Amino acid sequence: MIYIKNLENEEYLSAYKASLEKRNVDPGNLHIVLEKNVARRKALTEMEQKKAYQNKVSEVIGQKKRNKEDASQELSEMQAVSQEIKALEKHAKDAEAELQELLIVLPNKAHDSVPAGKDEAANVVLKTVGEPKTFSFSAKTHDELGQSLKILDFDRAGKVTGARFTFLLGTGARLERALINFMMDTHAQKHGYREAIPPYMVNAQAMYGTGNFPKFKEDVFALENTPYYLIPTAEVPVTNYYNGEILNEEDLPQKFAAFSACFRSEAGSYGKDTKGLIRQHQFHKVELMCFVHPDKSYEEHEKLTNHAEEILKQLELPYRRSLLCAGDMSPNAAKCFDLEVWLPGQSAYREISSCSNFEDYQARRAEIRFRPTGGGKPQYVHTLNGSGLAVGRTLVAVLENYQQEDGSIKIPKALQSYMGVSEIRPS
RNA sequence: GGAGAGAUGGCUGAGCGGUUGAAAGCACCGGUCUUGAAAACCGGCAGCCCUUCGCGGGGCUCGUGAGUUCGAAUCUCACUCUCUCCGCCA
Repeated sequence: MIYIKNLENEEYLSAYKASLEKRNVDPGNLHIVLEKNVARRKALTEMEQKKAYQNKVSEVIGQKKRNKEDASQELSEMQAVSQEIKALEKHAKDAEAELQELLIVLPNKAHDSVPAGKDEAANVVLKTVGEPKTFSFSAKTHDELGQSLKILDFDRAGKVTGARFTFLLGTGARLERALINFMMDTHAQKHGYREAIPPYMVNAQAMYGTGNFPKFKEDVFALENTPYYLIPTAEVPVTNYYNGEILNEEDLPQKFAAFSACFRSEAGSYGKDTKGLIRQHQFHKVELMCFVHPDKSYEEHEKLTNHAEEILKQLELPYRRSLLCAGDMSPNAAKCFDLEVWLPGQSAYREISSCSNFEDYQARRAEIRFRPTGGGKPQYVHTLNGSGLAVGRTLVAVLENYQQEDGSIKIPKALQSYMGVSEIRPS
């Protein structure tokens, strides 16, 4: 959430307007926000003045009663005042709610280093690692490979559930597990993250905390007859782990590597990636998430992205890192790198990780602060997260990049100890 | 599913409807003493919002929301969560 007081600062306001422009968002109702804020303040002050008077007289009444004096005059006056306060209170509350409603949908201010642009065409490729793989035969897609190896079964998943689900079977299921363990071990043991397996359902408050609500409500699954939602990413439960808390500065940074299933409705993507594992309603992901000191967040953002890249390097998969333009990144983010893996089946780079710095945007919504060492007012932490990696898409990348002419799959060296075999052959 | 108990500051834990934003202890910070440390003693120590250049002033917050009252941590109702016992169950 954007801090309303920042918007009252001329310099910040114009920078924020420029950021909206970079995101290709209409800054049209920004002036309404400012007006509402003035109205809110006025209503609040009015109410508080009345209350101050009430408190004062109430104290007098208390004193008189204790001294067994007559307070009937004050009492009858206060009856009226009490009614007035009720009206003023409602007024102030409404003004506050109106402002909140506008404020909660304002996007984060993009970092200066983020390029302007409205969609992926304006993203900037920062580096490319490895060469796109070429084959002496015609490369198959992962769903062709998976079905002929009998490790992916989309048809039966369609029967049991519906479109965009799959059964992973045999060595395919084993490969998924191997990838999960490889990623979790790497992050926990080499990169110093704390392992976590969060709840796969959260309440609405958690969704607001990360900024998934109210804007992206239609993207998640709501569970009927409960106040719960299936998580679209472990980012939601893990970011809210410290919801409403004040941490100690010396406890920062707090780094989590969270494994979870993720559930996305994929509303609005009908017809996109309908084949294969690329866009499923349910997939596994290892999510890296950090609570960091504001002064360190860009440094840590770089580190976190490197940690995600490390998985791709270990698996020897060709990939590239892009800096997203303002319009292509999520409204919550101040800056975002995408990692895109090369998929021979599509002859294209596809997103496999998205590493974002949210600065204090989520921390304000979720009220996550830290107390500076040696005292002082609590400050908001910065939050970061990034996939490390999306497991299903990694499995796709392994199948497609390690396919052999006979349709078998070689297992990447880094995974062999987790798999117990060095290749997947038709059974 | 049935029965009961509870939720207060960083933690433990008091709290008759009216100087209780909240006793006390612990933790923490500063000081005295000490060669240094410990102990002891003294002092400080919640967050948010409005207002002020600043000193300061004001309001709100005792799980959440509503209600009663001139006035609620304290009374009423609803909800949430935690714990104990019984039943059922992976």
